[in-house]
Amino acid sequence: MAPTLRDVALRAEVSLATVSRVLNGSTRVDPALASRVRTAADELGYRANLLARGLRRQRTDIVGLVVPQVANPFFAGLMQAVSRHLQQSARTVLLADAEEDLDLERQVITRLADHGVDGILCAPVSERGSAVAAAEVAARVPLVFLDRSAADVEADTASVDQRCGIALVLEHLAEVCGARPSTRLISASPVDSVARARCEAYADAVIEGLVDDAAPPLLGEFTVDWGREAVAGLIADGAPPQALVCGNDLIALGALAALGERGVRVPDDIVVTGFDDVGFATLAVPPLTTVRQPLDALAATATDLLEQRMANGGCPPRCELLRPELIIRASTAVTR
Amino acid sequence: MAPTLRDVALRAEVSLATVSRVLNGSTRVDPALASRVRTAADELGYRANLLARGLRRQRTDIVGLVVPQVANPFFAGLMQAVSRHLQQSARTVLLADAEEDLDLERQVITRLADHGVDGILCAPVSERGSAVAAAEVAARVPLVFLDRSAADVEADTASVDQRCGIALVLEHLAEVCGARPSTRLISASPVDSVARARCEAYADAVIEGLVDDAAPPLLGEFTVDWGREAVAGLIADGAPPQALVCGNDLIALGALAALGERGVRVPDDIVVTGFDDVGFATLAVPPLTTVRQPLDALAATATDLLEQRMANGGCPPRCELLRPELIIRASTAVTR
DNA sequence: TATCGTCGTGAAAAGGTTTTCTTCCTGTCG
DNA sequence: CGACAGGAAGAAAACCTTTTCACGACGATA
Repeated sequence: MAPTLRDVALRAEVSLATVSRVLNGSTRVDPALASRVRTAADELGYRANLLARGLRRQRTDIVGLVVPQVANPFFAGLMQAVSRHLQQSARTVLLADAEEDLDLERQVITRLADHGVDGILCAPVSERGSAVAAAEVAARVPLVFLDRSAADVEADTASVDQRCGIALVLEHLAEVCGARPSTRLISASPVDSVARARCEAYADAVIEGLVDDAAPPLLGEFTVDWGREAVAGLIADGAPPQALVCGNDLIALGALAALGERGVRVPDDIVVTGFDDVGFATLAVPPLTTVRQPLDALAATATDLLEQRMANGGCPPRCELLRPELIIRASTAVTR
Repeated sequence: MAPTLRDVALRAEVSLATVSRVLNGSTRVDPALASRVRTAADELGYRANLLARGLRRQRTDIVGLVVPQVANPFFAGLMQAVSRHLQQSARTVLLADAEEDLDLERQVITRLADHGVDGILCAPVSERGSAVAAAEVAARVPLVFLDRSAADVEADTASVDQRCGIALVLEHLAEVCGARPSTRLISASPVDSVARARCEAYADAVIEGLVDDAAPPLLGEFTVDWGREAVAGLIADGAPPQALVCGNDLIALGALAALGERGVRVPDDIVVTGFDDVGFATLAVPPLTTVRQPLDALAATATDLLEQRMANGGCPPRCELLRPELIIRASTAVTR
């Protein structure tokens, strides 16, 4: 049904090879023939079959982007940033959502490889759980970790210095609340590399005595609901700390809502911080102090790493670490 | 490099055809051969080349999903719902983001078609602007409009009854604010079909005298920033209405923030409604009264329509209209 | 003028599958 | 005991491009 190269060749009365050459501009061809080909192609509404092209060229100009959860605005933002960067290098982006599900992630990522993508950018769902799937795929296709990474997989990584981010938060808290403020961490179980890094950084800071937290961290998921739930438990137990350090903005937003419902005033009664600086952080009441991840730089770095990997596969994997930035808003604006 | 069907055939000492048959289970083959093939395939780590398969079969089992903006949580949710439904029919979903950009949308959607997707679900950026691209693609590939639609394009459509949604809102306002309350619409320019439908429904309700709104609607974009800006202007002009009817939740969230910053109390001083019921609507202060779109039903309907279209192409296009639901929260909880 | 190099074009192979068609073998029925 | 039906496996075509290779013509140089 759809016109093929052959149809164009027939109509323009040239060979298939010539049509291909005209349309791809690979070699010089007689201008007269060229224009004949072009009009023929236009008249037929010819469109190259990308499957056939990919098969022949062994290259599709597609890169896949796998995120753990589109519904998380941080990843939605990341997707957008990455898409933008890849568009510039004339590549098609294939977005894929793992929905925080290991099986689905494996399916999705191997499927991408099977479809012959030239490279994959991946923020794995779990540091350990995603490792085998990631390793398998990385053996077939250039793969770069983005934001999160998987354990024991030799691959380039572009991520943000979580330790630095946590340090920025805690130093800020020490500043506004006084030395060694009592704090509590509400975050996600350290299944993914980012959650782990944040937990560890926080734990280390506690050991170093930067803040005071005798209680164990409250670990659930990176969701609004978990933020709500954690705060509900915390308030029910009584004796809340001076500051709530939330593992990401979603948790913080949930926490703020739960505190508000219970009549606990922020920042007067308790101070709250987030992590990521998603768009809604400014809308929270009060607006959320948080750590902004350099989305654009992250995307740029990851795509750069991937481009280089696709160009010359041999070189040893590199890890790029970007510095985040503290964004101070009203949720920590105590007046002492 | 990657092992091919040929390699498997060589190792199992059978023909290519047999390997293909075993791996696809299309015909009965001798169990002994079958197991030889299977072990050979396993040992080599064989993976079918989906490009080649698609080329030969003229079918890829992929459907594309094009949304106008992933960063809009409504569409993020829609993507998730659709993905889930399509996964069940053993299809791969290709997510694509048009970033509210007509050129990009055209590129993305034609690229999907070029890649041989079996069908496309699309929420077009603009009712008129997307029409030509949509029509072109619809001529090549089964296409179903989802949520939004494009003008004068013959295609199945699964959408939500916006008129009904607006009616629910306005009736509710009349109930809580008294008959013919003074209202003002803040929404997006009627570029896309949904924005237009909401505007028209509102305008009609004004004409019918359900609410009282002499001033022209404030039309910008479906964004938080526009909500903020519109309220800023509104307050600066003085004489705000009793109720703000926002075209979607993002606008409403922006409006709530702006009102809060200016010390205008919601719902006491002014009442605010949204549309979509995105996750963050419950987190707003106060929680937002809004119209919930039946995301799951929408996804189910759209995928059904697409499946049928892909099965028997001939039948005339159908339009399915789903009913939304009013979710009443504190932003309209006036006590009179 | 003869030869070499260059440039532009067509023929054909290759890329990896699926599927039709052919062939061969076995088993059954007449 | 022979012929035919039926099932299973292999050979080859087809899907649509790109790209290598070969070929012929032309211009330039010796």
